[in-house]
Amino acid sequence: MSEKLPPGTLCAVCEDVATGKHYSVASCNGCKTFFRRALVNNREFICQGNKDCPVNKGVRCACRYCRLQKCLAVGMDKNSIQNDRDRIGYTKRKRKHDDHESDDRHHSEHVHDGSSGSPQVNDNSPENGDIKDIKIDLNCLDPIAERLTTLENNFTLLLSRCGDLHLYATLEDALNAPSRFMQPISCEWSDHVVLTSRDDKMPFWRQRLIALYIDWAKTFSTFRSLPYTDKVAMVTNHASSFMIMCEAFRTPEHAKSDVVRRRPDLPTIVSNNSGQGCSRVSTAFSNSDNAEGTHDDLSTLLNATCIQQSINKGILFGDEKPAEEKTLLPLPIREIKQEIIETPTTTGMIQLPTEYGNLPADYGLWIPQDYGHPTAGHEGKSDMHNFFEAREFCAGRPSSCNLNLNERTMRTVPMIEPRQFPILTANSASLSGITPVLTMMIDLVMKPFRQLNFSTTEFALLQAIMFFDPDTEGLDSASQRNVIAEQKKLLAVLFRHLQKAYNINAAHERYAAIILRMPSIRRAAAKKNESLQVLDMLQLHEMNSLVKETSLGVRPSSVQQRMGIGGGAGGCLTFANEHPEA
Amino acid sequence: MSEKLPPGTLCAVCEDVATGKHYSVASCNGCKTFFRRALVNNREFICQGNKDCPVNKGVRCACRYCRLQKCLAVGMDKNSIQNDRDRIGYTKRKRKHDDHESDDRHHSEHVHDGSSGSPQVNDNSPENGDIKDIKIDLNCLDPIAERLTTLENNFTLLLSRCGDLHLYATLEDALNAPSRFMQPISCEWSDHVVLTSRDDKMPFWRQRLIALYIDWAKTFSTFRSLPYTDKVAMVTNHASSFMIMCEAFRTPEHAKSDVVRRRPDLPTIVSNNSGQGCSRVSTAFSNSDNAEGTHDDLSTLLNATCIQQSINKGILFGDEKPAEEKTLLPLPIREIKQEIIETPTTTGMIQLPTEYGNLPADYGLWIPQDYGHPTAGHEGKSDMHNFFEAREFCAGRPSSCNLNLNERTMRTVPMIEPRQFPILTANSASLSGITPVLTMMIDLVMKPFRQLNFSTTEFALLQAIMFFDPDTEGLDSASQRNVIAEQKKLLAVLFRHLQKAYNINAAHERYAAIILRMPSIRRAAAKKNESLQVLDMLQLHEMNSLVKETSLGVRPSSVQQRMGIGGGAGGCLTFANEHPEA
DNA sequence: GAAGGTCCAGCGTCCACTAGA
DNA sequence: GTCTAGTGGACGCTGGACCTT
Ligand SMILES: [Zn+2]
Ligand SMILES: [Zn+2]
Ligand SMILES: [Zn+2]
Ligand SMILES: [Zn+2]
Repeated sequence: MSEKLPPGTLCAVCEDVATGKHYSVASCNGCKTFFRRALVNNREFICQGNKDCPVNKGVRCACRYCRLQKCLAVGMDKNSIQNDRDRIGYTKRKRKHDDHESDDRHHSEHVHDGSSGSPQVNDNSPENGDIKDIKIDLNCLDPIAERLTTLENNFTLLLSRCGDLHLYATLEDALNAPSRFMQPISCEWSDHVVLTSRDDKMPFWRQRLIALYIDWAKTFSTFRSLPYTDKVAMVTNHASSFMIMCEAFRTPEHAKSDVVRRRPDLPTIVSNNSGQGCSRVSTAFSNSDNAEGTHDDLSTLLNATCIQQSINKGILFGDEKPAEEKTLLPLPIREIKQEIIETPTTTGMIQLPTEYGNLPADYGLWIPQDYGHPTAGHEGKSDMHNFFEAREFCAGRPSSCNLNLNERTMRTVPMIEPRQFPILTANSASLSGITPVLTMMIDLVMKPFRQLNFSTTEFALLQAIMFFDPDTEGLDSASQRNVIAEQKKLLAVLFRHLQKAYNINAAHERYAAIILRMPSIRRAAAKKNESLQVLDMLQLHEMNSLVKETSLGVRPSSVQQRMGIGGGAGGCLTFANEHPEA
Repeated sequence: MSEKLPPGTLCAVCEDVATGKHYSVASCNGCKTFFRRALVNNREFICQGNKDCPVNKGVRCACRYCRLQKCLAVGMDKNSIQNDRDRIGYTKRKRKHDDHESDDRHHSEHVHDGSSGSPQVNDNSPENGDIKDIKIDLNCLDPIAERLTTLENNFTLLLSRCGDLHLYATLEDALNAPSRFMQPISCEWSDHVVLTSRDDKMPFWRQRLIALYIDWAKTFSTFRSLPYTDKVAMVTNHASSFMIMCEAFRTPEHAKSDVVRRRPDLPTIVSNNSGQGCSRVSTAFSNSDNAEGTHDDLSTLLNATCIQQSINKGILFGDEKPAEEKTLLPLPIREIKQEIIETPTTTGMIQLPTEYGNLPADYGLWIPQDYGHPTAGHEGKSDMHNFFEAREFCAGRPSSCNLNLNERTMRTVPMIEPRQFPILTANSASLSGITPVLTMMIDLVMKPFRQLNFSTTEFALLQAIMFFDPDTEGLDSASQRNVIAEQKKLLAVLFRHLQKAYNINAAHERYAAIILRMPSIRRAAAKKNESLQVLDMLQLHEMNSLVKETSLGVRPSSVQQRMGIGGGAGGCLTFANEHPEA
């Protein structure tokens, strides 16, 4: 209404500089606030003088009666005063005396609450994780952390023991089906590890992994409530990273060939065939013929060890778990632990090669040397598994982070020497023969994982935090908001979890270290996808076309489009039903 | 959808008079805006009562939790919210109060994040024990944080004011020369902003940026003590990310063309030519001819405004700095502030387009609206600059994170329409014409930066933390250890810094939020490199050969090799002396 | 014109501070 | 010195006015 707002106008009440129009009158902040408070609190002032006290910047506080009178006189409109509003927060400026939230907060804009109608029942805003809560929680896992930990263990259980794991034909099927983790688990740790026949050409474990990955995702309500395309985007975005992480987690430190050689007496659990697939710990030596030296022995031995030892060992929790956590493990974990104890072979240090089926390009790999090792972990030895894989093969370079500047030019990834095995003996210091993708995976993911000595809970949380990536390409903005919220929630859980086990400084350090793995994992995943693209372009299948359907970029080469540099991509999803030999 | 629009319908939420259907529900303006804001900013409210507070016109503001619940209950559709609709912002807004560009506008619509987000929640959870420490530290910046903050400001100072900045000819020269930041700064904020002639074909600012980047790196003793090849690796690894971050940081929220139009009276500082290069805030409108509408005006005006206003304003600290920090700023910062105050034009709120020189493909861009804004930041308004650039040009798609699945297939980045400018008028709702790289930059880096409302200190720390990337390719293992240590140290500084300004919960949340930007930045950087490769392959120059010398992969196409997927790459280094037109 | 978005004056809340008890 | 009612500058929120598609 009234026009303009002069530049250096003065307060109509006290002549101080006006900060704008307040209650219809140009006035300063002080008078504005004074007016509101006086009315809101229904104050009645008394003039000590003759009701004609001067009111100006210098003495405006001298007589409140007169000040209020003047406010009214100059036309301040009481109708412009609104009701109380909700409490607000501050993002800038930090409180000086923060401490105690002596609930007296909100001390009072309103003196005597005169029925201002503010429904504020308020006070003690406990919600926020206070230290108190944390202490209380100290003796029990955070429900979310607990759920994820159990989930992770069930994941491994199903992956390794579920004999009749249905492998979804398409992504759509996978997303629509109910999550297997939300139903009674159909198998137990005491069951045999699933096996795949030597002639099975399918990328056995990879298929299972992807299928379960989607089931895993579906356990998150936030995920379930996402629109279909966003689900696809999410699953696609994290797929490669998910797999890489699974591979990197629980991998033994290194092979001790002597042990391997020295224990052919181990009970051979695998009887039917020369053993493939030992759960997440599997051997790729489907062809022992071209293995060198002790490979035949290994091949046999691994069947026994990988099933009883490594699998149990790697999939399970180590014995060194911190007390709190150990005693609080959800049921499944306890069972696992028992099995460990009961298994005589758990003391072996055998390292297991891997396999994803018997594809020509697949091969087993011993993680060389002690690539990394516990450092800050609160967990004991390596209770990890070798879960490697490498689809592409080429005359790679030794691993390590030394000047691998040519990787990028190796485009075709020609699968050279498909049946060649990496050096497996103790002497094989370097990973010659290892693809650059694998190299990256080792250096960027596996090694750091070991150095951190991730606990299962931490691992599970990181998986989830990464899965709920707000920057997932193609996410609807509404969904993005949900994802942001979920991720934030999970981050808080992680931090709280760490606070239980470490002092504040160690906690934040570890917190950062864990989060900092993300860029590296994404990078390794991107590298992986980059290579996979080549393969994908040659073989488009079910999954691919499905993904194509549900995505926008419906070009013939849409698969490629989906493989953003950043996170994982749909590439690996195509493995579920792909493969020439299949 | 539903029919008609009743006459005196009431708001389904608060019973106020509805102004129409909003988000599928007849509602008032208030509820409409409230709903959008709550979701866009991902707010989480807490009911002080029992989640059944009344919601009506009178008390609708009393409990935001219940108000939002009711919005949802009556069916407001979150999917109707169009997140990134018009990034360009209004260009024709007619303001009531013309003149007097009231300085501190910009309150911003979006608050998002809520790192300390839900205010009412965190604000008071003082519990954390080290309040004492906080108080003690409150009065002094951590030495490292302080150094980095000063460094950042000096960086900007030299970048914008140093008239005789020597641009190293080769990377080697750059690495061997002493850091300019370790010598007395040769210029002051009161100096004129450096200018480049209109005919200068060199990527003026980019060159300066890179040169100073290396000087910046050399201020770290950890870096200086690294072997030469590792220095190269480090610098190379973070280069793209560094640039992207610089661009994203300090970018104005959006343009107000009317202001631009209305003030051709501004003192034209740029006299020689129609002005290019306005420090980090520059215009790309080197060709006003093919600009539509008001572009000519802009082109001219920007020369004046970008130099005096935005530059001073953006490069400098805002006035909103929190008191503590404000009074503790290192000298250079104080000077900056003075200048702000003394410069009459600094009060302008003009948003500036950008430029990196007058490359055909470069163009200016208005950052639209208030994308994000303070939420957890403890610093004031946007004191950012538009520091965009886009080398590649192509018929891009609107930005936003919505389904941009084709980006990856746009390989050749052919600089289509080299002289075409992005639509700048009000009609150009989206960033059509913007390269996918830019799109990623905006979505993954700039937008989040704003939402976080980074302080200069936080920004400086993140730069350093990312620079000391243990996973830098080609790092010697001894060096890697040093890098890890340095990074860890910096992370600790960051956390401590955050603890000073936030309570423990908000601190860890913000800590994570900051660290979580890393993957996104790397991703954007990778995308940038991907595109740059094409150009690099066409033009190899000085820097390139130098880089080749010092690196291992000495193939003809070595440049490409250096551009790992992960972090930044040497790509941009080649810009120092490149460019066809040069 | 309808519906989604942005702007910004103006209103309420916060909280550092300060006289006075 | 402690406690407390009161102040007012800084800022978060709101919603009517407007801009855009
Ligand atoms: Zn006054
Ligand atoms: Zn009086
Ligand atoms: Zn309403
Ligand atoms: Zn309520």
